[in-house]
Amino acid sequence: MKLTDYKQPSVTTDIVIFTIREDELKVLLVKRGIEPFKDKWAIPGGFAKFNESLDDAAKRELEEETGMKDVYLEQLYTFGKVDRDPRGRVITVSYMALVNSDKINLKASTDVKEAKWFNVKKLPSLAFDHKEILEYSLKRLKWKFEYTLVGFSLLPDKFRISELQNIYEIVFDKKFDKRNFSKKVHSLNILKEVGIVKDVNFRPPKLYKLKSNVSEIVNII
Amino acid sequence: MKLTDYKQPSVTTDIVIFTIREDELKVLLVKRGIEPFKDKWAIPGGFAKFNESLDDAAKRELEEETGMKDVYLEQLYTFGKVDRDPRGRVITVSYMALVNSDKINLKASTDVKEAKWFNVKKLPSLAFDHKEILEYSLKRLKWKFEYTLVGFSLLPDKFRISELQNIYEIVFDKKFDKRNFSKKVHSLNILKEVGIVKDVNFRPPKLYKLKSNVSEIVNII
DNA sequence: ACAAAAGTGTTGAGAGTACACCCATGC
DNA sequence: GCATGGGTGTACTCTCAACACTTTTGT
Repeated sequence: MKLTDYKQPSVTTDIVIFTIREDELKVLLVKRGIEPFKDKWAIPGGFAKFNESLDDAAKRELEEETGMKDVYLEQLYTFGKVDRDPRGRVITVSYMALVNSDKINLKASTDVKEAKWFNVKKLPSLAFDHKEILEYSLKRLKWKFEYTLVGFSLLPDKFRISELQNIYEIVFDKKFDKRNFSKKVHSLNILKEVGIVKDVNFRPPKLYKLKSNVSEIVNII
Repeated sequence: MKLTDYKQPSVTTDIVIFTIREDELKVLLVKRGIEPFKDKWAIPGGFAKFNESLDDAAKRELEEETGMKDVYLEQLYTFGKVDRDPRGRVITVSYMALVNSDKINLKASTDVKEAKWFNVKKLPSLAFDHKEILEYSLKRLKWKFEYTLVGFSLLPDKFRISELQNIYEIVFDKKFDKRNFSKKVHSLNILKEVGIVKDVNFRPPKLYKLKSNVSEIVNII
């Protein structure tokens, strides 16, 4: 029996790309330029090439959409219902990326008319089962924020405590007490002071970097 | 462009089946009857059929190996390196199952010479990238035990507290204080008393059932 | 002096951990 | 009465949550 004796499903990777802009948690969606679901919004993604790993396929898609490399990227879940794509049997391996949106250059491609950031609380109707994928991603995102240090990947290299707190407040959609937040972060012993902000018309805040040798799993909130 | 214009990877599901026997955490492995890796131990699995969902494929594999249905089954991670299978491009969607091993009837099949339970601390050399898959599964298993109630799926319907504690001690490979363990479990308010054990030559222990309306995420240890 | 955000300490409640003795049964 | 596992309470520590005022800078 050879591999080609089996009629095989097609495999795509879909990348849920999160960022924070305008003090909101946003996700990148693309408007489809082709059928099926032409003109519907969808999570960016595409077919995995035969000779590239799934991780590489996800990285490639991410770079095609945003021009960014070397960002936080994590596999989430593989969606494999038989009828999830009207073109035929397609399974999709979903990934989540966290990007610092300042540097991003959105691109269009042949299959895509338009790409746009959407507030995760104000999503349009989505193609395929992408609503389900997005809901799953949001849960995982919050989990990751609570138990690991991924939050730092949304910040520039040097940041102030208030910027860090702001990101947590946006993702969890609630306010934290700044004394408790600061105390907790400092007690983790993961930050290094690297200067202060200048030219602000208030007390100059300290700037921090994440220490380089920090282990991944830390309960931050 | 049609789906069939893409040369597609093949898709398998592999099921890491855990149980507790002889006071040890064990995993079910099969000895391969065919090439590649003939006579090597491997995680049970197989090709997903074209018209069955990934979850259904995993359930089918599980039933083929163990004869069991309706057990705890969860998708873990999808392994997609280009060279992970010498036969060609194969990606595998891994699943984890937790079974109560009393009822199990191991079966052999055409592709499999032999199936056997292995202590997770004494594993043989494994085919493909199955070592990596198993290590990942073990991490996830421990995580799930810590933060959810999956542990109960390794127990019979009615159980005593000491049996529950025993399972946690085996999975985490450490002892817990029985006063604290009992206090914690009772404080969660997830158990219902359903009788006592008879015919034991010591103080008869109470039997419990998991309450039916219990929500999933509970930090148990 | 005023506006703006930065920075910082104390207290109380609840959860987790350490620890040892008596109880109910069968033989 | 003895062997076996079952069942239970207290004290300490640590973490989390609530809460408000002073500091530093630019204008």
